[in-house]
Amino acid sequence: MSDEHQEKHSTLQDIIALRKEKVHQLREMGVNPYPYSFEVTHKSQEIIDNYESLENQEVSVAGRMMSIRIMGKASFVHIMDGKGKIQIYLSQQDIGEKAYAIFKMLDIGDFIGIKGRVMKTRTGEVTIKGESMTLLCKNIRPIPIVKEKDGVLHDAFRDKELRYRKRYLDLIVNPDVHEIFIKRAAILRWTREFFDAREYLEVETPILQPVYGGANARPFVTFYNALDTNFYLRIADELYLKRLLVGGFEKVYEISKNFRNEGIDRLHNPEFTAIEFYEVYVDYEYMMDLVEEYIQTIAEKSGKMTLTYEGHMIDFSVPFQRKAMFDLFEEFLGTDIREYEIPDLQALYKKLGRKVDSAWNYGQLINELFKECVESHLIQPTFVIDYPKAISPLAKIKRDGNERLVERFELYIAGNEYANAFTELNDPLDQRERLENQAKLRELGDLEAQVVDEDFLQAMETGMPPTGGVGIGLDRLIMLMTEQSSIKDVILFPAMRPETP
RNA sequence: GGGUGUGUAGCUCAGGCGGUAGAGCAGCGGCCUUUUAAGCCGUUGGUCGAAGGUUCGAAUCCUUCCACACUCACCA
Repeated sequence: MSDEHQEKHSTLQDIIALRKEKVHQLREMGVNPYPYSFEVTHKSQEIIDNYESLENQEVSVAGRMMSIRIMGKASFVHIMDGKGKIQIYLSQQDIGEKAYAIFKMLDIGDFIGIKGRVMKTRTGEVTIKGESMTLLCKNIRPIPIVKEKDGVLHDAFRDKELRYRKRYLDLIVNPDVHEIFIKRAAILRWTREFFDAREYLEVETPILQPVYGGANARPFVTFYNALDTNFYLRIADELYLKRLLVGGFEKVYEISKNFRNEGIDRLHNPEFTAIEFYEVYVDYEYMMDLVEEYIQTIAEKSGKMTLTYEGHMIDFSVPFQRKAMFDLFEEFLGTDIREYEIPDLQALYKKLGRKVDSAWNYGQLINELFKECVESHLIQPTFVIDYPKAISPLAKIKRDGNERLVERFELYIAGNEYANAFTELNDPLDQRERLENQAKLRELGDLEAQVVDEDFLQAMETGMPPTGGVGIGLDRLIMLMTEQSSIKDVILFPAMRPETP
């Protein structure tokens, strides 16, 4: 900058205006603020890790400037690349007067490329002694400045709303956030490896569905102009995966984004990622073994065979417990409610001093009771098995002849549900009856009851072999493995109310 | 939807017995060739979430609204 008058403002808008002016000035000086490419030979972390062999070698690095310390004719900056940070030393003597003048026009947040030689400063920090500097991207909108000393962050960027709304800033400034999403990607990769290795076929089924099904939830509705009809964003992919088994595939899985038009909280995001997998000729016992193996594989690869989650020590290394739902009721209620009907359950609610909605059906009463009285006790990985038929319209009746129960399990860890699975119902007559019962519940006001999918029923009539099937909430599994207590912290762009200025 | 809390400069936060705002960092102008929360001197910057109300006077008190966080409910 020349003999310009002193700028007197520093609101955000002023800073942006000033930086736009710098872009203009740089262009006039023959510097392209937005060039096309830059040759990188090393990542920051590689240089730090391999200092001995790289000392005094020429390297070329690129990254975003995260701090600048100008001391007259020499300066230190830290740049951050995808693998970490490294310090750069730049002096007017080494890079020349013009380049140094350009450097002094730059700001924290700019991307630069550096060619130079690896050295250590007198305090021992691995540093690149720059021999040339290239501006790679001029920042216009300033980033939060976070400083750190002895591992303690100062002025950390912690405002959760801003972090979620402006995730790119969160990622720039909070390196541990990077780690979570790298771990997320790894877990998804290990998941695919696990099923691919077992000859499961990865498939993709419709996200826009003319009839939604496969779970109890309210959907998002959208209007399809060309077909002049409503479509639904899927709440689950179950009914489509089963059609594929009818079609002759024997093992399929899909990692599916599902959408449920419900509340947002620590454990729920309206769009979330689940895996469902189905294998023919096996039952829920087999699937329990497979799920256990899967969870243990992910835990092992994550280096978390034991971990602390929500204050609980969780141990994945021992065999998971398997407990029947009504045994658990007996254990935690002290009452055998196997034969209870609606009035008995209502009486029990009263006795327990719990609020009860007189409109609740059997399934709702059982679900509530389980959530209230049992769930929070299930800390170590536990398969809850043998659910009432009334709350499991897609599961097969117990083979022992007990018509009230189905072959179903859910996996609980740290009081939360992680998996839901059945010996899949493949009797087309029974399936039709159960979905029709669900439809009746809908008419009675249960907005989450399932709807009848006629094409699905026709597929069942065509014949689906005996099958075991499982759904697992992957976001929650990722939360567990990264020890995060909010689903928002494992979803890059969690759902937020749109900003209204 | 209920409860609790938060919302003040770009970021992190003070202030809050009512007298229309402060700090650090960032920014801007200087000095500075091994610094690292660099330092030193100087300096700009705010419709105190929004709208009403009480008052001579509101960031501060009251009401409503908005957003977010935590939590309960809902959601297997």
